[in-house]
Amino acid sequence: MPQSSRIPKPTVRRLSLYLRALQSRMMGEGREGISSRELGESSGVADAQVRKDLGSIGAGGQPGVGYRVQDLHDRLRSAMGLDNPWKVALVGVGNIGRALLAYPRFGAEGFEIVAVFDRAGAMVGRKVAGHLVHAMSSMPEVVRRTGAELGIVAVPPEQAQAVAERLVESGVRGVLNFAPRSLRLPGSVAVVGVDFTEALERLAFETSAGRGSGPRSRGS
Amino acid sequence: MPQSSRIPKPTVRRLSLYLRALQSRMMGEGREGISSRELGESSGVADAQVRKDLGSIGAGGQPGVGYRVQDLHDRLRSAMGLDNPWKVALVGVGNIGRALLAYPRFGAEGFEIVAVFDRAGAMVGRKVAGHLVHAMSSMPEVVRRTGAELGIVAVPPEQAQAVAERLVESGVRGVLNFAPRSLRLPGSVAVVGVDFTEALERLAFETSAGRGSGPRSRGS
DNA sequence: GATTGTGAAGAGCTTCACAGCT
DNA sequence: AGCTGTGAAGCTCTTCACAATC
Repeated sequence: MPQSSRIPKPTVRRLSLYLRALQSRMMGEGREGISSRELGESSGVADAQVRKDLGSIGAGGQPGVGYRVQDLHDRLRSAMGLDNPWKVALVGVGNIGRALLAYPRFGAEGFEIVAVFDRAGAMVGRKVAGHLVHAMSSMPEVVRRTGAELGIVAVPPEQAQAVAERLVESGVRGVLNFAPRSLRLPGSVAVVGVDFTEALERLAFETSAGRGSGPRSRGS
Repeated sequence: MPQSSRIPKPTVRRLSLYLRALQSRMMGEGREGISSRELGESSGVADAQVRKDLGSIGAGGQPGVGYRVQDLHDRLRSAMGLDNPWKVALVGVGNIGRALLAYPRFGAEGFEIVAVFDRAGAMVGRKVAGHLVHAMSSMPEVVRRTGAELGIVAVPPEQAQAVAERLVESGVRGVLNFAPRSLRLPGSVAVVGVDFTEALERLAFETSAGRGSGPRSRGS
C-alpha cells in the first residue's frame, strides 16, 4: 500500500488523539470494531475528518462495519514512528525535569529516558528517580554511548538555545522543548515545543473573549 | 479604537511569542523601537505575518520606523486579557501539579494560584510549596470564596473529565488541561490542553519523517 | 441500513507585492 | 531609504454530500 503523500500537521496531532481513544477502548474490552463517528466523538473530531486522517496513513475500514480496533491501533503506532522505542536524553532536573522523570506514560508509550543531565554541580553524580545525573560536559560521550535519539530541554529559557545546540552536536535528531523560547536549529532536526505560559495566555484570551457569544473550544 | 473583528487562533498563539520576545528585549534595554522583521526573527514568524497579527489587535506602527516596544507590550497584554491578574485553582498535587506550583513564570505573567485541591486524603490539610491543599468536597465553597476564574486539571486521565466538570460547577470559566484526554465541557467554558504524550508522539513522527527531505520545523 | 472513501466546495490562514507614509 | 498596512493571490485544511460497499 503506497501511502505516498505528505501528512498534514493537524492530522498528526489528531492521530495521537485517536491512538489514545483506541487505547482506552482496548482496556475496556469493548467491541473489536469502531466507526469513524464513534472514534470522532471520543476525540472531538468530525467523522469525515477521521476518515480522511485514517485514509492518509493507509488505514482502511470496512464500509457498513467500521475499523478493526486492534489493526487500527497497530497501524497508527506504526505510522507515527512508534514501532520500536525511542531513546531519550533529558536535560535539566528542576521541577519540570523531575516531573517528567516520574511521568509514567512516557515509558508506556515507548519512550525510554536513557540519559539525564544537569548543569548544577550539586545535582551531578546524584540519582534522581533512579537516574544518575551526568555533567553537561559529558553529553557528547554519554549521548553517543546510550544511543539517545531524542532530547528533552527542561532548563531555564536563557540556557535553552545553548542546550539544544549541544544536544544536536551530540547526535540527537529531535528536540522536545519545555522552555518558553523559540529554538533555532538546523532544518534536519525536528523541534516540538510545550509551553505552559503560552497555553495559559491562550486560555486567558479565550476566557476573556468568551463573555460575548462564546467561542467553540476543544480540550486535548 | 474599534478592534472589531475576530482574531484567528494561530494569531493568538503568536501573540504569546511576540510578548515574550518583547519582554526579553525590554530586559536587555535595547532600542525602544522594533521592526516587524526583527520581531519576526525573534519569534520565527514572517514579517508580513507579524504586521497582520499586530494590526488585528489594533497595534499600529510608524512607517519607516517600526513599533514602540513599550506600547506594543502593553497593547499585547491588554489584547490577550492580561490587564489584571487571573485567579487560578489547581487540582492535583502529583508530579505535574507540584511542578506547576513551583513554576515561577505563572506569577510573573499575571496568574495567581489561589486554591489547591487533591483527592488523596494524605495530601489534604498539608501545605505544598506554601499552599494549603483542600479536599475535593470543599471545591465549590473554596472556589467561590477565593474567586478563582480559571482551573488547572493536573490529575490522572480517568479523573480528568469529572474534575473539570466539578470546576465548572464551582464557577470556573476556563480550564487548562494537563491530562491526556479530550474534555467535553459546555461551549461557554474555554478549554486549552497541554499534552506531553501528544507532543512526544509528534516529535517521534517528525523525527522519523526527517530521514527523507527533512521537514521544516519550528520551536516554541 | 450502516458506514466507508472521496471529489468538490468552502473556510481559514499565509505569503506576496506594492502603494503610501516618514 | 526604510518600514508599515493591506488587497489579492496562493495554499492548506475542513466540511459537505453522495456513490460505492458490505
